[in-house]
Amino acid sequence: MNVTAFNRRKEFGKTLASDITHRMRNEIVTCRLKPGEMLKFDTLRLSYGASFSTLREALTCLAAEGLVVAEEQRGFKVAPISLADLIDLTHARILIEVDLIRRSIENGNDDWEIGVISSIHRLGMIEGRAAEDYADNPDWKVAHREFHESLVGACGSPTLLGIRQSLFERAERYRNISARLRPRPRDKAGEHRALMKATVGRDADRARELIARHIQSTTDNVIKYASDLIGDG
Amino acid sequence: MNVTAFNRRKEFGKTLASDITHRMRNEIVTCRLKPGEMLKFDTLRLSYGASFSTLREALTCLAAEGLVVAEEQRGFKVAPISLADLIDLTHARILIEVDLIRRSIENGNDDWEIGVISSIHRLGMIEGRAAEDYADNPDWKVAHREFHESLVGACGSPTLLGIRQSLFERAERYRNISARLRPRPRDKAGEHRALMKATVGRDADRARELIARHIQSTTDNVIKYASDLIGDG
DNA sequence: AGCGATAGTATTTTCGAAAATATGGTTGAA
DNA sequence: TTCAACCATATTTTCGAAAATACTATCGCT
Repeated sequence: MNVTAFNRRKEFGKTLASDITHRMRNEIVTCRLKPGEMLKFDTLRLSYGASFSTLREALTCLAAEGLVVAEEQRGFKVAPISLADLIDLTHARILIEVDLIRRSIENGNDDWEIGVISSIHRLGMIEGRAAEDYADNPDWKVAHREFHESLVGACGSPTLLGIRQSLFERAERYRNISARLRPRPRDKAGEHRALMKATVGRDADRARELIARHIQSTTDNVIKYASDLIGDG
Repeated sequence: MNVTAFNRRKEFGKTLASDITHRMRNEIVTCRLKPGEMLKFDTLRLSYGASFSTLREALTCLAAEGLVVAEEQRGFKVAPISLADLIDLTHARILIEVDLIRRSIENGNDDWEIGVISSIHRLGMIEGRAAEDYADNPDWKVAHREFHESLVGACGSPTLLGIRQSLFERAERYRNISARLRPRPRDKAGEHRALMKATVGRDADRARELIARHIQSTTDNVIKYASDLIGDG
């Protein structure tokens, strides 16, 4: 069978557009595409080897997630970061996550509980191997995301789960900034274990308290050390 | 100046794609495009007079809002409706709206208070004119939306406001269904007045209680009278 | 100099054809 | 009859050129 221009590797999704969406999302949350940077089609066409329409579709997707902002007739740019945005985002995340973890604890069955246990175990294995600096280890990031997803996995609310996921992605850039700023490493592993224990122990009140603090603590760190680095507008 | 094929009326946004997004969103929430209906490009091209790429962008937008679902390589369809979806949606809306109205009451200044008063006044004027059946009056719908937006307008949380708006749109189809099913008209005007009074009276607890009941009541009505009409999957 | 008009350039937005993929039906062998 | 393989058709996805719009720099006037 012929290999044509249309035939190419599609790592993430089935369509090229969804593949590019994934790749671009990754470059935005790792700040390889800088906050506020203009996204010109000519440049993007070179970087991603796709046409206008395909890139446009990817950008539209990311704009809906809040990682990109579209100004009509004036193109797209990477969503800027700011202290105000971080605070707003954190509030939204805590509101939703607290509700979801409570309902997950109420509804969760055996399979859910096993999922929580195994995902924290996997996370621990990666942390054990990579010793200290697992902050920008991609494997750790995946395991970390999956652990948090497992906690709320039994909430039974597709709508809020989708929103939660999108907010989690938006927070990734701030997590990266926070990790770099922090003078001494944070005991994330301990927080995760406590969270896991409260959750599988069905102690909803404690789990809610812990997850709220867990989310808030990244924000507090950025506020403490970076209030001048990123504008507050 | 020449009128070419590109030159055309753009009612809502600056770009054709955003215009079509608006028009299609409207046709979906009014159920002129039926829940679950396949959206084929050839058909859409005729209806909206736009090209593949442009339609694709509009559909991508609506998919992000949850009014359309995309199945990769197999096209787009209008998001189906179901009792499960309505219940899920209602839960999410109450969680968010209750938080936003509380914070709006905390933060709201004089201008905000005036906005609430004037928007309910406008709503009352329309209700007075159209007598009984203002349920599918477009003017009433706009005024109704703007009244509810005014209540939460001072919350100071762009992220949650955006999510709220998207969920409000998604609920519109169920509101329409509910209105048709209801055996006797509901005293929405009374509910709105009570909500306004509690809000400008800065009685956060009462406002939260009232808005939660207000949202829940549409859902209860659908559950009561339409549990067989729309499947529960 | 200051400033609005304007021409030229850069960039985004839209289009419709062409490629890739899915769907549906038919054939032929077990 | 059943079922896999295959062709024909329907549909989606992608492309790159062309149109519309925004941006920039230059010119001419006060």
